[in-house]
Parts: sequence; C-alpha cells; structure tokens
Amino acid sequence: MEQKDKINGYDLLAAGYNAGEILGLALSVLEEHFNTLSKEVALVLMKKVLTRPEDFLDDEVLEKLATKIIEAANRPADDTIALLNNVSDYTMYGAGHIEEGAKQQMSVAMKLPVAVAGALMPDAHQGYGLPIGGVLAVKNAVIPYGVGVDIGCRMALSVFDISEVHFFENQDMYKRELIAHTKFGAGHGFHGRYKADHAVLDNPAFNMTPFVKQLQDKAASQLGSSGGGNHFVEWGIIEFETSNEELNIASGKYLALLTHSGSRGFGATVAGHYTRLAKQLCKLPKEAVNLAYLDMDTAAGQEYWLAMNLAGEYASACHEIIHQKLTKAIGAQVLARVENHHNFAWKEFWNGEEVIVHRKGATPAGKGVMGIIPGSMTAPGFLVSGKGATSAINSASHGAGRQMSRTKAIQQISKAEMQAVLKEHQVTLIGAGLDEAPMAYKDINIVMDSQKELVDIIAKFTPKMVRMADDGSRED
DNA sequence: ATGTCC
Repeated sequence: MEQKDKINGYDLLAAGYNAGEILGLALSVLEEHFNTLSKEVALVLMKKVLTRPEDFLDDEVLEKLATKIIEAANRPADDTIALLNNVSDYTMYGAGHIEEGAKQQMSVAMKLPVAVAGALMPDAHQGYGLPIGGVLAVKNAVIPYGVGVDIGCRMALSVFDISEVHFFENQDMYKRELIAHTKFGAGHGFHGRYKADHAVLDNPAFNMTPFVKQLQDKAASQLGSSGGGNHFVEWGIIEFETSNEELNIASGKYLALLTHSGSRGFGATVAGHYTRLAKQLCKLPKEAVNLAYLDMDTAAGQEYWLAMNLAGEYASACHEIIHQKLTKAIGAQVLARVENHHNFAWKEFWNGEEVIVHRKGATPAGKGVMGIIPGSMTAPGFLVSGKGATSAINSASHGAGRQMSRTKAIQQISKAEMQAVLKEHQVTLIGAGLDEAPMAYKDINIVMDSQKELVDIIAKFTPKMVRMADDGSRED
C-alpha cells in the first residue's frame, strides 16, 4: 500500500544525514520496521538516532544503524586528496638509461591534481617524492620534496687568467690552498677568525619566523663550507674550442675552479620542516605522500617560498666565498664566472599561464641560459647554453647521474681500481670514498648525447685536482 | 643532501 507521506532520502539529508552507507541503512530500517509511522514521527526518531546514537545501542532494530553512526563519528575525516586517473604524458630524455623507479615516481607526480607538465632528464634516478632529474610544473603550489633536501644546490665555475702549464708546474701550491680554504663534512663549518662573512646573513628574511631565525647562527658558521655526499671543490682545465662572445673569452685552455654544494644544514632543516608541514596539510595517497604540496595562497606556502629563496641565496653566498678565497690565494683574475642551481622551484610561464617549475637535480636550460653539467671526478664536465626546449620544460641534466647506488659502489669497486682510474686521468684526489668513484656514474658522453636537443656545449672542463668529503669520517 | 626522528 502506497504511503502518501513517506519519508525519503532528501528528508534524511535535511535532517543531517550524509549521503552514503548510513543514509541507505536508515532508509531500509525505516522501510522494514517503521513503515506505519507518520513522516513527522519517523523524522524525529531518525534525528534522535543521529544525535544520540549511544542511546540506541540496546535497541534491537536500531542498534546496527546507531553503531554505524558512532563508528563514522570516530573515524578521522578522510581528507585525502585523490590522484588523477588519466596520467598526462611527460617527456623522457635518454629513457634507455633511466631506472624504472624514477619513471614510476614521475608517473605518480603527473597524477597530482596540481600537475601541469613534467619531464625526466637523462641522469634521472629514484629519490624521495620527485625523482632526481625530474622536472615538474604545477599550478599555484610548491612541493618541498619536489625541490629536494639540499635547497639551492648549485654549480659555480670561475675561469682564470692562468695557463694549464702554471697549474701543472705548481700543483703543490694549488693543493695546499684547496685544502686551506675549503671545509667538508656533515655538520662542519668555520669557527673564530676563520668564520666568513657575507651580506646574506643580514637578509631580513632570516627574521620572518622564529623557526628560520634560530637557524641563522648555524648558517653563519657553515658559510663557505661544502658539506658531504657528491659535493666537491676542484681545479680543472677548461677548453674553449672557439671564442665565446658572451663570456668575452678567447679560444684556448684556462685554469678553472668548479664547485658543487648547496645550502648546508640551513637548507636541509628548512626542507625537513616544510616537508613535515606539507604532509600534515596535504594528505595524499600512500604512493604520493612525499609529493605533499603547499598551496601558494596559504601562509605556509608563502613562508616556504621565502625560506627556499633565502636558502638559494645562502647557497650562492657559500660558492662566492669559496671562489673569492681561492682566487685571492692563487693571485688570479677571474675572466668569466657561471653559476646555476638545480634543486629549486621557479615561477615560469607554461602555455601562457604562470606555473611553479620544480627542478630537482635538473639544470635550467632556457634559450641562451648558461649552465654547468659535471661528469665525474675523472670525466669531463661541460659548460652549456640552453636551447629552451619546451618539452623539457627548459631544462637539462645536472650531471652524469649514478649508475650504481652508493652501497653497490662500495661493495663492487676496489680502492686499487679507483686509484688506477685517477692515475690514468692524472687527477689528484683529496678525500672521497668509493661511492664517488667515476665508475659509479653513467658515461657523461652518453648523457650529453641524450640531451642534444636541450643544450649546446660551449666548453669542456676536465677535473685535475678534486676535493670531496672524507669517506664517512670527520674532518677539520 | 643532512650531525641522517622535534
């Protein structure tokens, strides 16, 4: 028999039920057991169950519904942001030499609801969140792990008015000064009269939050230091086959200084802090948790942006100090200087709209933009000029990339093998473990071949005297 | 990458 004034789903929604399983259960209970009640009375009852479900736990008929309502109330709200199902394409360079894990990570990144475009550079390998060698453009958001732990990590090159011959004839002096003016090792910095100074320490951005402010002293102490891992300071010979107008350099060979390091403990602490914050504010499915992003229109997003830029300036200051000290120590004139960072996010334009481009271990390679792509401690590195390839989001690789993990390299490469390679290439090495051995890296020539569409080579840099952090030990 | 879990 048709009841004219029967309660329906809309009535329950109006009464405060949320669409879903509970509403469905409520409707079926009503149909089965309260069919004879007037709509008014039924609604009062259902409201009571919803507001005081604990009162119905002994009710034979309503117990199940009451339990569901209590369970739902106790369950944390599911505020997980869903990933997109349809994966947009991204471009890969040198795909044959890129490990599967890096490709998978890039695919996940492309599923972010904020993702606009992506690309994978030929030195790509797996990292946290975005792979190293990954480029990701997103809409109005910034991903702390899309930038990486070592915010603003960069290469800096100084070309000197000094001949190859002078270097080879005075290697003891170059070695002495290299050791005297550089500082390696985790946690290490300069103390007392050896502390460096730079305007970056007075940057008002240090005052933006108590969190950033508390890092200022450590930043002051570590200013001009290099850290560990794959960071280095090295003397080498740069060769320009033709003269370069932009740098005002005549063709020929010159002594050059190449440095690779980042924002030290300061940047690492900033990265850790905002990654944690992003993970709290932006819940993503398990496979994407490390891609948590901060909305650029939020205080957290703006704070990270300012702190990231400060870390970038700090990293640049570190290189500037190293180059200044060593230039003075050897009594040289700098003929040209090139610098570029590869762990950072930039505001750029993509298809006419402003996007945030993350380059995690990728070199900016906009048209005519210069950069340095190092090989290994024995393989050449290259001074390059970007070609502005759109499908690469104006990027290139930031090095050769590893072909062996650190642990694998330590297990498989012997000290004798490493020394033989160094001798063969006439490279003096100070510090470094087997995990940084040349054999642990991909062939830079293959990597350069894979990115011919992305950069033009301007000059070749050959390392001759390399300093890196000691093998897992402390150092002063 | 970083004194490698605030």
